[in-house]
Amino acid sequence: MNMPSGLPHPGLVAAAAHHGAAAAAAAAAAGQVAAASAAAAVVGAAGLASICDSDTDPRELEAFAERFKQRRIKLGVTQADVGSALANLKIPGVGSLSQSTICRFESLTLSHNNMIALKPILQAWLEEAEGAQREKMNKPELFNGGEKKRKRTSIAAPEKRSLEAYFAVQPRPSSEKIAAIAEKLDLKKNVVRVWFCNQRQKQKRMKFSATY
DNA sequence: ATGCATGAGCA
DNA sequence: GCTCATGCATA
Repeated sequence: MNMPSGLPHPGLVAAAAHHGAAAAAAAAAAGQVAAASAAAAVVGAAGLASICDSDTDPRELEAFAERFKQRRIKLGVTQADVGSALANLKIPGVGSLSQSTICRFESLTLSHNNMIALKPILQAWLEEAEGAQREKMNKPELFNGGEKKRKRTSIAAPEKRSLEAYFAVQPRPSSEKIAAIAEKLDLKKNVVRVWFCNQRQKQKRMKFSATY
């Protein structure tokens, strides 16, 4: 129905840079997590059970996400605003994020690890924003005009139901299976492959995770 | 708010 | 070729 091939646009390049930055932040966060766990283990062995791992506690994350959203709204700031404002925070290795990501953080539709990595960053932004609440909002619209727009494939309901049925019995079909499914549903093989990837990723999101 | 997609990194 | 973090486009 369209040609979703990746075109090297400035936007994508910028996105790639952000990916690297976020990855670094995630790695740093992971380090903190490991340290926290170790500390908790030591404390536990010492005798007193503590809540040092609160940063990884799904309940704490959920509570924070909720508080974050309420306070963000109280500040009269949109999800998109938060995303771009993060860059102004000047945290090493942390750039801007999209409205999508902020939305997903608030609704816990990110992986547990992703939530843990983003929490300190958003927390920093929140404190900063509330601290400087009396300043005036600057909203410089620096947008370019016109690269080709990406088109989004739309999988019809019947096909989607079939894919879900296949996924139920085999979440990780081989290339051959994917090719067969693609042909039966008259979809591009790559579309089917990506659909399965996204479906698996969806299963791992906090909201659907059975790990708690 | 969410569907389909990209790209880095790993095996 | 997958996972994972992330985003554009759109309902």
